[in-house]
Amino acid sequence: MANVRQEKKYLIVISGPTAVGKTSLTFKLSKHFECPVISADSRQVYKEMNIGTAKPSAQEISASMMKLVDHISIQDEYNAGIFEKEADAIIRNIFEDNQFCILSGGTGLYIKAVCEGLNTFPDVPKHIIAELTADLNKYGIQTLRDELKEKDPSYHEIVDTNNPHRLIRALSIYRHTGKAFSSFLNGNKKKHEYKIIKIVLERDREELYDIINQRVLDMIDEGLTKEVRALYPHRSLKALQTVGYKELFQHFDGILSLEEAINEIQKNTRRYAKRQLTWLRKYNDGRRFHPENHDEIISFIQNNIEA
RNA sequence: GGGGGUGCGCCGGAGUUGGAGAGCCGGGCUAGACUGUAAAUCUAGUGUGUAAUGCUGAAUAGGUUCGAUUCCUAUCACCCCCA
Repeated sequence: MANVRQEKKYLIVISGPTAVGKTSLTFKLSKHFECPVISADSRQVYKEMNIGTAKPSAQEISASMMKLVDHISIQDEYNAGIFEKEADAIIRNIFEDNQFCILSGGTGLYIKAVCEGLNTFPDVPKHIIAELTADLNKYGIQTLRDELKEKDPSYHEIVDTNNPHRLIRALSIYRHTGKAFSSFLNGNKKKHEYKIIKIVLERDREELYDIINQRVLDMIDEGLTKEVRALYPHRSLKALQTVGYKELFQHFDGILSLEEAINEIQKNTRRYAKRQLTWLRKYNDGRRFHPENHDEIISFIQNNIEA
C-alpha cells in the first residue's frame, strides 16, 4: 500500500442554498470516501443553537467526524478570518491520514475564505468597533463616509457607502493601525497542496421554497420555540441575529403572533436562500448537480481524481 | 327585483375630482453587491419594450369637451340597504 502521505489530496467542497439537501449528500459522500467533514456554516458553529440552524444530530456529527460544528459559544467572538484559520489547520491535519476531506456548508464567504483565502488583517480591539458604532448612531453615516474618504479614498471609491458594516469595518482597521483598509488588500489567491473539487447543489426555485416552508414547520414541531426562548436573554448577541431566532424573539415581545412569526421565518429563509443563490452564481466555478443525483456526483468526483 | 356605494400597478393604503401619472407610502417578489457581523448588512428594478423626451394606461364600451381618472350613458364585478 502506498504511503498515504504522498498521495494527491482532494478537498471536496459542497455548497448550495439552505435546505437544498447538502447535509444528506455530505453524509453519503463521507461514507463513500471514508473521510471527515468540515462544516462551513456560520451558525452551526454555536453549541447553543441547534434546531433553528438545521444542525445534524449528534450521531451524524460523530459518525462523519464533522468538524467546526458546536465548538464555540454564542458568547464567543467568531468571524470568517477565525474560520479560515481553524479550517486550514483541520484540513492539514485530516490530510495527514486521509486522501479526502469534505468541506460542506451554505456560508459562501467561509468557503471562499478556505478556497481562495482572505487577506491578513490585524485583529481590531472591540472598543474601536464600539466607538465607530457609537459615532454612527450619534453623528450619522455621512460622518463615517467622510472619514473614509479622507483616510482611504481608494476604498471609498469602490465600497458601498450606504452599508454601515462595510464602513465600520474599513474604518476600524484604519483607526487601529493608522493604515488604510485597502492597503491590506491584494488579490493574491491562496495556493494549496491539495486539489479542490467543487460541487454546487441546485433545485427548482419553487421546489426549494416548498422544502423551506415545510422545514420551518418541522422545526417548530421539533421545539424551536423552546430553544429560542431559552436564548432570549442573549438576544442582542451577534450570533442570534439569525433567521428563526430573531422572529421568535419578536413573538416573545408581543410584536408578532406565533403564526406571523412562522410566516416571517419562512419568508426570511427564502430570502436567505435567494442571496445564497446570488453568491453562488457569481462564483460559478462549481459543477452543478441536483442533490439527489448521488451516483452522478460520486462519479464526477472519481473522474476528477488523478489516477 | 328596487335603491345606494366602490372599481387604476402583484398586494394593501393615501391622494387627485376637468388641465395626466405609468405618480406617492408600505408590503411582496425579482435581480444585484459583499475580504472578519455573511442566516448579517446594503443597492436596484417591478404596465409594455425597438429601452425612449417611445407606446398603452385610472373596471369595460361609448359620449360630452380644446382637454376626462374626474362629467354623462350603458355594461360588468364587488359591497351595503330594502324587498
